[in-house]
This record gives sequence, structure tokens and C-alpha cells, in this order.
Amino acid sequence: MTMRESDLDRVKALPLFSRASPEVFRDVTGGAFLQRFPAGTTLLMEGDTVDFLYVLLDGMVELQGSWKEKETTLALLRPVSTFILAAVVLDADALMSARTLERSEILMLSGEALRRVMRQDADFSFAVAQELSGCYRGLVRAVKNQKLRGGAERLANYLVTQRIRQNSVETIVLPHEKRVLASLLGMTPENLSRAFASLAKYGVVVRGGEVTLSRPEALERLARPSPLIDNHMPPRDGVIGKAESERWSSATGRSCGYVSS
Amino acid sequence: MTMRESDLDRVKALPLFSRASPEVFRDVTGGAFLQRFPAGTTLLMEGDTVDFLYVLLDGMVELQGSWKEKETTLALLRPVSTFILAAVVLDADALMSARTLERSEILMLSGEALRRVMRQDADFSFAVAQELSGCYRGLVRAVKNQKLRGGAERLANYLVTQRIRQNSVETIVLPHEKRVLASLLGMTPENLSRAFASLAKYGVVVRGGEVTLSRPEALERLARPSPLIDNHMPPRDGVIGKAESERWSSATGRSCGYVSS
DNA sequence: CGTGAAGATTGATCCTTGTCAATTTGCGCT
DNA sequence: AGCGCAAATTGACAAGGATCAATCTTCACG
Repeated sequence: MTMRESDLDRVKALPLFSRASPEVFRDVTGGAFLQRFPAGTTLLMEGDTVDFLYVLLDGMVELQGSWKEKETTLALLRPVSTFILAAVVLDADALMSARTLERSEILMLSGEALRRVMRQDADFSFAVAQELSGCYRGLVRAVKNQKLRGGAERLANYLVTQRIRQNSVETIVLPHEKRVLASLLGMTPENLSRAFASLAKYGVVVRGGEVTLSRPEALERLARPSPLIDNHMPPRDGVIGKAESERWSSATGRSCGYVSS
Repeated sequence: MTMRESDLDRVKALPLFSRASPEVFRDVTGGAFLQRFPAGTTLLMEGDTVDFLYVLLDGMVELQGSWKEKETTLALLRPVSTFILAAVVLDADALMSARTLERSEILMLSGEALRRVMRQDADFSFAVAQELSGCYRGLVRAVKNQKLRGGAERLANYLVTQRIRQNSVETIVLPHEKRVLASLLGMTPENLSRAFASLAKYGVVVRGGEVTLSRPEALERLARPSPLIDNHMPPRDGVIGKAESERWSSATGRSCGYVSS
């Protein structure tokens, strides 16, 4: 419930708030509260009305959709990310469920306060619009990925993306269970296993949660990544400074609903 | 190039502008120009930088994405709709191509002017954010539709939605070629044919572009539509008055990127 | 250190979807 | 009316993905 100073700093560093005036920031975070949840907690069910904008400060959350006893993962979030912003802006009910995959720290901002400040402050409203635009584009990528590529191709591109985000190391670490990854990629766990096996001839070796990509060129030739589908975001804390990274950040950066962690 | 008064009225009626002050509206539409395009014109290729916000006033346009000689339809738009709003807000390049399916009238608004006004007018910025939120939610629905349902189920739900939008008549008319519908639903034309055939036992009879739905209850039992996936927007011109329809409109209404016309 | 439960893998089989080829239908045009 | 082209349909086949069952691995916990 009580909030560390450093937590507020990290929220302030979000693209959403980084350009906000101190007053705006105070008004939006005023009635906010921080909560800790164990792994596997459902924060929100699809169809629920949404009263808060959520900000993931630590841990990991999964956004999922369901229909007829089937479930699918729409996005996996890690800190620092906001989620269900669109529902908050429209004061509408949620289209996806949210649950923690690990023990998580989540900041909850009053949706009503957020909308009030938006109507008063054009810069803040603009920042929200930019954030939403980034989320929208993330989903456009997701739809293209799903409709245009087959399972093995989606996995190959996932691996290529992860490699870049993990500083192009040879052995990457899968940031979540394979079952979750399968759901994110739109396939069954069984098929994910087989897809991994089929990538063996491109130098992909799986041992537990570690995946070694010898021959990344070969993998990339198969994956054929496209900047119009895959968001090869540069590694986080390297502070890829200045305006350039700002552009990245506001266009595609740390934020709500993204496919591939 | 020259613009009728009635055209401006229709633009003004968009959720994006309906609450805008006369000055804001003048500033945004100031340098705008109206253009007529024949059917099959590519307005924008994915990857192009986007300088204008497009407003479809008449005709029909298709938004599509491509990868490796494959193409897929992401949305079909009819008047009055805006498109590529997200790219304009971020001043980024387009993630989808846009082409006319029929002879179309399109209004082009300066993206630079739009961003400038957004930074000055909180209400307008808020309206843009609402619009983007609606677009975002449309795409969430699209992803769920694609990942959770099989081909025949997607078609069944498409038909159920169309029936409602066409005032629940018994015989609906498909608003576009079947090949385009197939691409929108994420299948091949051949499979669309077979999917139609498989729905025969639920009272679906196809003759050309007309589809008769005897036994809509049976079809609906199969389709199992969900408000969290399918946007059963009420018929347009009935003027489903006042605040109620405003809610609909701002939450889900006439706007950019939507699955199913 | 074993032991149990959950996750991961593998194989066999079935269903769905894509592909290719051959017609057939529909429709604009002269 | 009839010609011609594009779209739609149909069938045969192949590929991709789902499902079920059995086995193996991993890892937390007693």
C-alpha cells in the first residue's frame, strides 16, 4: 500500500508521464495505490468494468482472451508497463483478462482522475494518444504475425526478436514457461515442441528454458523478419540516449499490450 | 478538389470532431483537400511515411498487410471512416497498405496540423484518444476472433453480425467480393466456399452475393457470438438517439480499422 | 535424497486448411 | 445475344495443426 520514492520515479519515467508537468503527475497519481499480488492472481476478468489504470512495476502479467472454454494469450508484460489503457479512456469494460504469472507489484491509478486530467491538459492527452497509438500498432503487428505466418515462422521470428532484445547473446533465456509461449504464438504446447525440433536444422538447440542460436543468419533467413511486423526494440537499460530513443519509445516502447515480451 | 458543404458536415459528424469547437475544426480541416479515386487505387503502401489523416467519405477501402508475397485484409472501411490515425499521431510510417475497392471520395487532412491542434486543445486530444481506444479494441476483437475460432466459426459470426447490421432481414447481401471476405476472415477463397457449404445445415443458403439465413437461431447457436469479440453495432441511420448512441459511437463506432465492414 | 505433481516431449491419428487443377458461374462489353 | 474474362466452386491431394495417450524431465517439498 505504501509506495517507495523509486517506484514513483519509475512511473514518472514512462513515456506516458515523462513529459507531464509536476501538477499533472500529482493529480493522476494522487489517489493511486500500490498492491502486491502472488503469482497466478487474476487481476481482472474480461467483461469486468475497469476503474483503474494498472501499471506493472515488478513481476509479470499475462493478458488473455477467451471464448468457449478456449483461452489465448494476447500479450505478456514486464515492468514497467501500463495496461488496459483503452478501456480506461472509454470507461468501458475490459476485453481481456489480466493475471499475474509471477509475484507482482502493481500500481493502480484512478481511471476517473486520469480522464479528468486528460480533459484539462492537452499535453497529457496527447501523451495518452501516443501511447494508445503505440498499443494499436503493436496489435496490428500481432494480427499480421498471426494471419500471415505459420507456426514455425512465428517461433523463428520470436527467437530472432528475443536474441536482439537480449543483446544478441548466443544463448537466450525464455522469459516464461513454454506453455505460455505456445499460447502467445497461437499454437498448442505440443506443436511448439515440434516447431522447436523443426528449427534444429537452423542451429536452434533447446535445453530447458535456454535456447542456443548457433547460426543466427540461417535462422534469420528462415524467419524473414520485417520491421512492419516485428518490433526489434533495442535492449532496455543501455540507455540508447536522446531523441532517437524517444522516438522509439513513443512509437513502440514500453507500454500496454505487446506480443512477445 | 473542391469540397461540398455536405461533405464537411459529414466530417464534422464524426465522433472525432463532433465535440470540437468551430476553431479547432477549421484549423484541422484548413489545408485539407478532397480527392476522388477509381477502384483499385493504392492510396498508401505499408512502410510509407504518412503525411495525412485520411477520411473516407464515399466508396470503400481495404486495409491490408503483407509478408513474403502473402497478403491479408485487416479491415474493410465504408463511409464515414478515418484511417491510419495511429501512424499520424506518432508521425511514423504505415503498418498497412490502403487501397480502394470501389470508386471513392477521400478527404485528406494534414497530419502535421492535426498534431499541432492536439497539443493545443485538450478536448480534441481527448477525442483522438477515444477514437484510438475504439480502434485498439477493434483490433483486440480481431485477434481474439482469429486465434480462438476456426474458419467456419468466424464465418458464422460474420453472418450473424451482418444480419444485425442489416436490420435483421432474412436475406443479407455481402458488401464485397467473396475473395475479399475470405481474406478478411483469414482463409482462402476455396475454404470460404466450403465453409459456406458446411453452414447449409444451419439454414444458410448462398446465391451469388445474397445469403439467406433461414433459422438464424440455429446459426447463432453455432456461432456463439460474444460481446467481448463481436461488435454488434446497431444499424446506422436509425438514429438510435442521444447519449446511449454516443456511448456506442465513441466506444466502438464508425472509425478506423475494423474487422467486418 | 527420494517422491510426487506439473510441465515438456514424443508418437499416432484425425481434422482442418492450403494448394493445384479443372470447371462452372456471373457479369460487363460490344 | 453472345463473347470473354474474372470470380467462384468443386474435387483430389498434401501440409499443417489439434488431440489423445504415454513417457520423460524438472523441480519443489517432505
